[in-house]
This record gives sequence, structure tokens and C-alpha cells, in this order.
Amino acid sequence: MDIRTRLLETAEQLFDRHGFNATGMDRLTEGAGISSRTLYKHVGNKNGLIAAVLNERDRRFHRLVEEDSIDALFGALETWLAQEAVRGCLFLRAWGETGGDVPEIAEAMERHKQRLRDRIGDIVVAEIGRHDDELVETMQLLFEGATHMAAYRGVAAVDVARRAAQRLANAARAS
Amino acid sequence: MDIRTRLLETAEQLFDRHGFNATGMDRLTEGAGISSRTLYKHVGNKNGLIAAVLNERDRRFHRLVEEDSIDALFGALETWLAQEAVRGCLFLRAWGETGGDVPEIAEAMERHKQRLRDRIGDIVVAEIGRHDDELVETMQLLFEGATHMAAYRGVAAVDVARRAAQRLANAARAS
DNA sequence: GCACGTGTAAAGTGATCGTTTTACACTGCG
DNA sequence: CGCAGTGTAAAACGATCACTTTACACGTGC
Repeated sequence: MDIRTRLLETAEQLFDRHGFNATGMDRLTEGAGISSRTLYKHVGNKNGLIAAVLNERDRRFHRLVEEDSIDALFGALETWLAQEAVRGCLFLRAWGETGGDVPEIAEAMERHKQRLRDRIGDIVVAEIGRHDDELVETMQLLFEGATHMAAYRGVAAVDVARRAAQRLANAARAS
Repeated sequence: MDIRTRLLETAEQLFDRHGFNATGMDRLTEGAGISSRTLYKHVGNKNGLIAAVLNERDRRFHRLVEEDSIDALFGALETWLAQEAVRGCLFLRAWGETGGDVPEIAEAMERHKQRLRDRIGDIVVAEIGRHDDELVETMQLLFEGATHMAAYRGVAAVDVARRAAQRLANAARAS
């Protein structure tokens, strides 16, 4: 496996499990099986590594939601939570741990949320046949809620969100 | 003002603004205007301080939601966000930054979420006149979603959640 | 065949971390 | 008076932090 890929995967797991600040560079190099010199050659510094992890994660997420449907959206979240024991949104966590003071991290977070919103917009159009801002907002709210509620109540939270989204979409379709 | 109160208020602001790990004890003692010796006399260690901050915040939150109504619940969240620039749920953030490995912090988080759930249960009964687990789950989801979406889209997220909650409660009342 | 890119191993950088310690001042109470 | 309690100021603790440096090994391609 590519060194950079191995590094980003290891870092993502460790950041998710222990938090960003609490994960030292030693643990990262040891986990990825590379020297610290190599790590810094690849990502510059720790914030660069965090940003790289986030951007790769965003790419991976959108590859998971390829079709525009409510089921695909929440299905992706379920897969997400199944293969990684997520403790809330990793983007918001990184942003919060750095106080929003690191531009590259803040931008990665904003970009991810914007892309999520755009994708939900497409889903709404595909599901009810027209634009509906209120429904988009509400569905993003449900997605965000499921992400964080799953942290302490398990994957079942996603089902609750999916059912609520379906019900609200049905109501919008009927009106 | 009481020393302990001043310490907890200062710590809560700094933790919210910069994150838990990124806030050093020096900044805390300086912010509260006390010596480090006094700080350790009062809360034992940093994790004790974090737990104390969380438990006090939980008490304060429930004082804000005294009447059992959807408006009171989301009104409290709005007040919350207006007076403090919250970057997501402080309980989940503390839990995430410590990897869930600090018992007193994990317990404070669980207790807060359980109390929130109980309160929402009361609200559902008051609003629709009977128990409805699915509605409780969904409303907690909306609350959690609003808390985190407000971090990057502002207080308006709370209104979206409130409207969705009202609509779902109305539907439950009618059925 | 030799420079160059890419990697490792490991010591060392100064800064900052959470926490403890030492020394001293003030207050209220028996 | 004396002593316990509670506070401050400031130095010191060892550990760990992100990051750099030094020294060396291995291919690949001009």
C-alpha cells in the first residue's frame, strides 16, 4: 500500500479514537510504520496531516453516496458508523479542537458541510421533483443529529433519522 | 463572586472557545485570577475541572428548560447559543477529546444525555397527551442536529428544528 | 558510476504540558 | 496569643509535545 494512504488511514483511526491533540506524532509514525522525517515530507506538519485526513474522508464519503436518494444518504451514514466507531462528526471535532483558528482545517470543515448540503439538495429534487429549502435544511439537521446521537446511542439513531426524513419527504410530495 | 464559580465560568468559556486539550492550566488560572495551587485544591486535577464544568453546565441547562413544551426546549437552546458561541455539544466534545477514556467525563456526558432524553419524554407527554418513543427519539435527534448545525450555520438552525418538531408533534396528536 | 530522490533510525531542539513544591501573607476563631 | 485554613506568587518537576537534524541505506536513471 502507498505510504501516504497508509499514513492517512492510520491517522484517521487514531484521531477518531483518541482525539486530535491527544494523538502524538510518535503514535502516528509508529502506527503507520514510517519515520517522522517521512511523515513531515508528506504532509508538512500536524495541521497539514489533519487537513489531509479530512479531505480524504470527504472524498470517501461522497463516493459512498452516489445515487441521489434518502436511502443512499442514510445508508452511507450507516456504513460509515459500522466500519468506524465514530464519536461525532470528525470535521466538527477537528474544527472544535483547534478553536476554528487553523484555516486549512476550518476550510475543510466548511467545504465538507457545503458539499453535504449540495448533495442533500440533489436528493430532495430527485425525491419530490422540485426544490424545497426547508426540507433540505431539515434533512441536513436529521443527518447531523443522527451522526452525533449515534455516538452515544448506537447506529439505531440512523434509522430514526431515515424514517423521519421519509415522512417529511412524503408530506412535501403530497403538498 | 465565589472562587469556584469564577473558575468554572472561566473554564467553560475557554474550553468552548479553544477546546479542552488546547487550554492550558496557565490560561485557566490567569483567566480566573487564582493561583494554580488554589485551582488544584478545588478540583483535584484537569479532568476533575472538566467534569465539574460539565456538571454545572448540565444543571444550568435544566434550569433553562423549566416548563415542559417544545418551545421551552428549543428556546433554551437558542438562549444557550446566543450567550455562548458554542461549537457543538460541549459534552460530546469533552468526551471525544478524551477518547471516552476518562470515567468522570464519560459519566457526565451520559448523565446529561439521559436527563435530556427524560426531559423530552416529559415534553412529549405534555404536548400530545401520551407516551411516544419514536417521537421522543426524533425530537432528541432534532435537538442534537440543531446544536451541531448551529455551529457552522448559526442560530437559524434552531428554528428549523423547532418547526420540524412542531410538525411531527401535530402529526402524532392527529393519529 | 555517480548524483538524486526516497526511505529509516535515532538523537536532539526548545517549548509547553499538568502537577507539585516552597515560601509567605491574611483572616477568623479558640 | 497561636494556630488552622485559605489564599498568592513563583520556581521546579519530569514528561511529552511538535518538529528538526544528523547519519546512513537503497534503488533508479542519465
